[in-house]
Amino acid sequence: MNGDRDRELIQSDETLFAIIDALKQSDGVGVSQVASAVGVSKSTAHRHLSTLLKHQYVVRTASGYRLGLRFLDLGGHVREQYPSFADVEPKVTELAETTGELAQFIAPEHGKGIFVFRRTGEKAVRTEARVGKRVFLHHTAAGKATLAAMSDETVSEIIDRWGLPAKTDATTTDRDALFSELNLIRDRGFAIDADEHLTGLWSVGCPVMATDDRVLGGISVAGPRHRMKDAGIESALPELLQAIASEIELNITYR
Amino acid sequence: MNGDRDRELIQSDETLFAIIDALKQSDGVGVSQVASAVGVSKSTAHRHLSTLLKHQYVVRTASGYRLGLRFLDLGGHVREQYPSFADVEPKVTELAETTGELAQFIAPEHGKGIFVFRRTGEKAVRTEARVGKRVFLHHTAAGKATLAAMSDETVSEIIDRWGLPAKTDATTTDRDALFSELNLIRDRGFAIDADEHLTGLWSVGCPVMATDDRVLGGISVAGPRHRMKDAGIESALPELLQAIASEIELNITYR
DNA sequence: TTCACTGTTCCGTCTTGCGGAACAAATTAA
DNA sequence: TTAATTTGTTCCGCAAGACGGAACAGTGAA
Repeated sequence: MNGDRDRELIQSDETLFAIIDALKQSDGVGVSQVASAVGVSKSTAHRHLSTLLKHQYVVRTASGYRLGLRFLDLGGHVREQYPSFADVEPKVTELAETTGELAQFIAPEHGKGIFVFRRTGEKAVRTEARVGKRVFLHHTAAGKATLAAMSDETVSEIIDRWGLPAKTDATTTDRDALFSELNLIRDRGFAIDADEHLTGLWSVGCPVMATDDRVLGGISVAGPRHRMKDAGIESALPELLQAIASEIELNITYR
Repeated sequence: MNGDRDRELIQSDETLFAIIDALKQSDGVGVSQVASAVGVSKSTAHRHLSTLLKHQYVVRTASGYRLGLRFLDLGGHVREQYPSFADVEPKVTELAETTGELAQFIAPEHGKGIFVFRRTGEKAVRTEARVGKRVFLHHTAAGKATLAAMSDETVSEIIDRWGLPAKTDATTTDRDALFSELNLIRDRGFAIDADEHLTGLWSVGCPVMATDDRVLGGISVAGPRHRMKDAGIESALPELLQAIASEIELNITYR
């Protein structure tokens, strides 16, 4: 098919990933459905699934194959293997309890943002995001704060790779507009997202730096517009966030 | 090597899993180290790693390859795909806050127990376990409660598969002793783990049933021996646990 | 019962994953 | 600085083995 520069990849792995993706799309599917979804023969799908089953990456239920809890193990391991994250988690909890709203920590990877920690306070809104979810960095306050902590060159590479798609009407989709917003964020030290991710949801975010002066990710608080305004989205909340970010950075440095 | 009954498996997948495992063992390794750890040539390791990288399952850092946060995504997805788990999480939190101790929920899979939810209360001990960790079911109170909710036949299969290794001096390692203990648990409705998982750590667990009368997993509270005794490990705590388990089951039924 | 659908096993073909070697790039030694 | 050693990457030829298709075996519905 595309016969020249895939010599450096392994096609069996790619079909394996396609199968994992198919299982992720719809839980409880049979061999035949997987085969047709991925575009391989039944026997191929069957062999891949048997291998996955042997290594306990999937389980068989009455309704078919599903991804197994082994992925929870790998996910937990990955989160634990970044030593700095251990200092972030309690602070996210503290932030959620202090504000009563939704507190989150997003880490950048492959140019996107991944929700690493999420804690809901008393009155926090229930959004659909869950730990591990990948979002565009320019869609959230924590993500924009993270971008602002990177060099323009790095940000450019990210934009080239993923573009600047809109999520709501308020999302920044213009390259120059984003860069000037990032400069503003660099000046004042925090980012604001007003309806840019979900309409009605506002959030404040600020970056958390690692010891090597590279950005670890962004921490944020999110809530409905009126409550965020009342809580001081331009002054009190940013100060609280920056204080917490500093504490995290200190803990990382002197751990 | 073992040349007859591996026709139903895919060896590329197996080396892929071996590579993932090698990456899990030690963070930040290079192509050569991976190759020698897994026992394949450099070129093979390189191609697998390139494929993993393309699909964002790994990241490259200065120190080498590491597993990426994509596994956090899959882990979160898996936990979310079991609809009943959504009813379990808040109750684990409630349990941790009420008791101030460590509350956990373990689900069985492939004959082992996986920590699905973990919440630490105010005075909770800090153990090494993390979400996703796999443990022998007979090592914990929640696990034994889960076993007790299964048929003897199923339990037998699990013992045949994994054995009954000891974790501490107090671990039940005898098959008959375990079965009679399971009968006791079935009678009184809860399981106790006294030093069987970690010396000094006691816990109470009870099963949580799904609507189809199969066991969903076990919920437990753990703490240091003296505090657990004071809190009524034989009466007050089991009652609390059973109440919470019933609430979960009701929520699942009428969701 | 038959039918239509599953999941599983077998087999022959030829794709393609494999190791080894050559190369390039980076790090260390001298 | 150069030399030496180790790293990551690319190329190539071969045969291991992944592939699709067909035959088989369960399972449930009509």
